Amino acid sequence: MLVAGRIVETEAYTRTDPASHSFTGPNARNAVMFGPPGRLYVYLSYGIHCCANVVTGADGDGQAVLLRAIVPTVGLDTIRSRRRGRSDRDLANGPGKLCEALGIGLDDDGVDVCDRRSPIRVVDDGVGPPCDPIIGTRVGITRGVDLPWRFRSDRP
DNA sequence: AAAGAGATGGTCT
DNA sequence: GACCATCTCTTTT
Repeated sequence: MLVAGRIVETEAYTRTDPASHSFTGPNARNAVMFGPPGRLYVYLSYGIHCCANVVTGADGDGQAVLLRAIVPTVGLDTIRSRRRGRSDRDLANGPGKLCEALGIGLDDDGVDVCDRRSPIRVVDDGVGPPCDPIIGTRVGITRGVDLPWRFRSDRP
C-alpha cells in the first residue's frame, strides 16, 4: 500500500557536530552516513523506535538530515491503522512516529531514495520549501544544543 | 488544558 | 553508564 507525506520538519547533522552519530567516526551502525548521498540512514532509538535520515554530504562526509515530521498526504487509511488510536495530528509529528507511519524499519537502512525502484523515495510534490521556515535549536539531544539546525514549516 | 514523571532496550564510550 | 522517542499516567494550572 502506497503511503506518502510532505516533509515539514528536519534537523541537520554533520561530521563535526557532537550530537551527530558520525561525530566519532564510522562504525557498523552509521556506515550508511559515510556512504554516498541520497541514501536512507535508519537507526534504532531507545531500542524501540526507528529514526530516518537522508544522507546529504558527499561520499565519506558523514553528513545527513534527520526527518523529524511529515504531514501525511497519501494512504491515510493505512497510516491511521499503523498508528491506531492516535489523533490525526499525532500520526507522524516525530521521528519515531514518522517511521511507523511510513513503515520504515531497519531493513530500509541504506536504500537509495532517488532510485525509482526503491521502496522508499524522496520526491518533489510541487510544493517548494517554505520561504519562512521556523529555524531553531534541535531537540532530543544533549550535545551541540546551540546549533540552529532545526527547520520547520508551519505552513504545510 | 498543560506540564511533569516514569518506563522501555539496543548501541556506543 | 550515557544516550535517544514515545506512550501512559499523574499532577497542577
